[in-house]
Amino acid sequence: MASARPGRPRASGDSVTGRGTRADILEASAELFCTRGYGVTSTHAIAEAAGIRQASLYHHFAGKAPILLELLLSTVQPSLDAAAQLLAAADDPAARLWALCACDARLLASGRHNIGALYLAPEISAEAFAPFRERRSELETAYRTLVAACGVPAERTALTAQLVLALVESVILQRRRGLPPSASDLVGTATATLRLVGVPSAAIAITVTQGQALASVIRPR
Amino acid sequence: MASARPGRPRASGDSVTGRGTRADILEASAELFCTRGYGVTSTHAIAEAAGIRQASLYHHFAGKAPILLELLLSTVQPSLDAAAQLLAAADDPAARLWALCACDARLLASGRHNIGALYLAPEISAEAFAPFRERRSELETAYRTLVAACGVPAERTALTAQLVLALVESVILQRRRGLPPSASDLVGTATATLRLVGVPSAAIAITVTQGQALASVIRPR
DNA sequence: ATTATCTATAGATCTATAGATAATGC
DNA sequence: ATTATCTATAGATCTATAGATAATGC
Repeated sequence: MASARPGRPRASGDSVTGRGTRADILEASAELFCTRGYGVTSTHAIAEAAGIRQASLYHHFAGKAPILLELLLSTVQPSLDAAAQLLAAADDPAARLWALCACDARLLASGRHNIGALYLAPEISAEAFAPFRERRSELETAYRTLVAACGVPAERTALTAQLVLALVESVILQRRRGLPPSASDLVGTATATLRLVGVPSAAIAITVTQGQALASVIRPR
Repeated sequence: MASARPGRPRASGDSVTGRGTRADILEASAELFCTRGYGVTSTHAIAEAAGIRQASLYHHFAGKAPILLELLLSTVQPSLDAAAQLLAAADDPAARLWALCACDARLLASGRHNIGALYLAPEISAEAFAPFRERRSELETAYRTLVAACGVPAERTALTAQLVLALVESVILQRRRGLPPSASDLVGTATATLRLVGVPSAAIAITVTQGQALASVIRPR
């Protein structure tokens, strides 16, 4: 019995998402930022895709930057949640690393838009996005911690963690090329990271099995 | 005794690069596109950084898009040249793959600007950049060919090649984060790709040595 | 004469604000 | 009364063209 909400009705149609105007704006922005790019997307284009007039957008957001910031933060948060749980677990570090990679790869591969692509925009080095860069940096620390726990020597930890992250984020690039990774590609990607941290070939199958068990526990958050 | 060239002199100063206005424009655009982003960079900003007036830019380029296209093509070309040489060589495929990865990683890590970052802009999916996407696709084919030659099973070739490329291109992301990879990081990155294609641990050191020899032959083009 | 720049500007955006309007809620 | 939208618009860009200008080259 959700009664209609106050306010002048839209000139054209109802909420596109059915979850209100704010959600419409975020959804439309995600699509446009990912496909055309943040810089070239105007507030007018966002409003049109969201089904409202350009000026109405300012009732919900102060401009483009706060929209992108919200999208970025909501994208990195599930990864941080998964990382926190896996850092606290007592299982084999390699299995935990696998689970983190698999969760992140799945997050990047799912969702209606290729939101991970927003990480790659040069615009996020602007001051306005500092809160996102902090969270992102926490995530990198989590990867480094797990990589170190896998027994990678200290002098190679930083580089190896970067390479592991690069494999996970290759999902973003594949999606952008119109080749969304299959479920088995995602497993293959997470498994490839085990080779980087030096898990012996003979141990990989067992580690993946343990990692899958962990990942399925993490999923519901 | 290079005599001055015809044309009205600039209002402010001489060529920034000393290699002429066209080079000034490409240089300024590379810097701005990489740091601020293609979409948000105006022709006025480019001209200012190049030391000319906004309108003068159109004497050399028809707009922003042709500038980006030229930057993209000139970036991918050296990689294609290296790939062609290595595909034709008779050496161990793993050593050739190492050499290709090392050359590309070095290309991405060197140069005054992080030009590889331009690959990541969503704007390059526009029609204007189709010529670049073709070259880029040729490069991916070269990686797939070498990965297959390393003995990776056919059903895993495509994914593995993507992962290898992702490792190489992690150089771009590290540079953007203000952490330019050291020479030993570049070697470590190329070496990590050998683990993905299944080179046994015991054979890696030898393969790297062969790869280094190959890479040093390729370098002069 | 040719060339490369300049100044000036028209027309097209694009952003962000002011104020009107059409709903609900009390 | 409160809310969410609308219309209208000022002011700031931004692009791309027209035409003037100041060099070199013959």
